[in-house]
Amino acid sequence: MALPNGPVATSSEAEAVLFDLVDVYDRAYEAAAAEVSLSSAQACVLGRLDERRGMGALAEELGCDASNITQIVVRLEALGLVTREPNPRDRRARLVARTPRGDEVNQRFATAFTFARTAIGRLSPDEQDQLTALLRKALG
Amino acid sequence: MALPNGPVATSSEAEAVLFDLVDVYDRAYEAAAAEVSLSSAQACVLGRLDERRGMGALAEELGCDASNITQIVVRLEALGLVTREPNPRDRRARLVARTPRGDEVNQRFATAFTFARTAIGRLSPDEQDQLTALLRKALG
DNA sequence: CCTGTTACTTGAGTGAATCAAGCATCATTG
DNA sequence: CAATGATGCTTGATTCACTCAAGTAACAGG
Repeated sequence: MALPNGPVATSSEAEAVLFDLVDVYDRAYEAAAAEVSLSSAQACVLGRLDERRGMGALAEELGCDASNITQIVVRLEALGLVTREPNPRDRRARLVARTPRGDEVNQRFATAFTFARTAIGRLSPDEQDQLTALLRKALG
Repeated sequence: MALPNGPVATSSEAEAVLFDLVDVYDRAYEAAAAEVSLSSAQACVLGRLDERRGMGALAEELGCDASNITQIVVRLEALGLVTREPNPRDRRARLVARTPRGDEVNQRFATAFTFARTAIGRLSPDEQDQLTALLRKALG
């Protein structure tokens, strides 16, 4: 997603800031992924492999088709960042796991994605709590 | 972007909520676009045509290549939602404008994209101001 | 076993995005 | 005023994300 998601016609200021936040966040995420030569989707999947897990679990968590995950994982595998081992308990299934290089790249990505950290860091601890509470309420 | 952008390893709660917000926002945007049979990118471009403007202006504002805009606008044109008139002042340039049908679809999209409105609406006016201030500060 | 479900892959198709080239037009300036 | 270069946009080629429909293998229950 290079194109931003909004604004339609921001009626309130809060809405406009919300849009700004989302836009900047998304771009920062993509830029951080690019720094380690990954797409957003690849970085996302790689980041969810702190423990090995099945393709189906990934698809469900990420809310997309299983075949989409297959492709992304195949690419990550080709890059040497993950492995797909057979699941001994179920030979239909595959267990995806990060390789050491995958760990390293994921770590570098996490370091490069400073946006959320930095943004939150601009707030005092009290303000952070306020923000958390407000966003929770807004999210319903 | 069906896959969410995050979380890497959310250290603070505020970061986690931030990620949640971005994820829900992006999905809501895409869903609203889908309701009027548009992609996010198409809805985005359509939404920026309150006045007619050149391709280059769009590309610059949206931070992407001009050829990307060309493609999206071509599709919107094929759907009868925009026109590309020649610019009388500069015959290299084209002026993109929404058609009446484009206006209508854009309006329906804006109505369908309730997320930001609804989220903000869950806050009192005071809270809205607080949130705006906090996000502004966080954005730096 | 047989049946149905599950887990994943494959294939086809669309769209977004980027890059490199190309074309026409404008704008400068020697 | 003609040559030069910059602009504004399009085309073509490629890659990736995404979805849907089908397919294959393996599990699980009767």
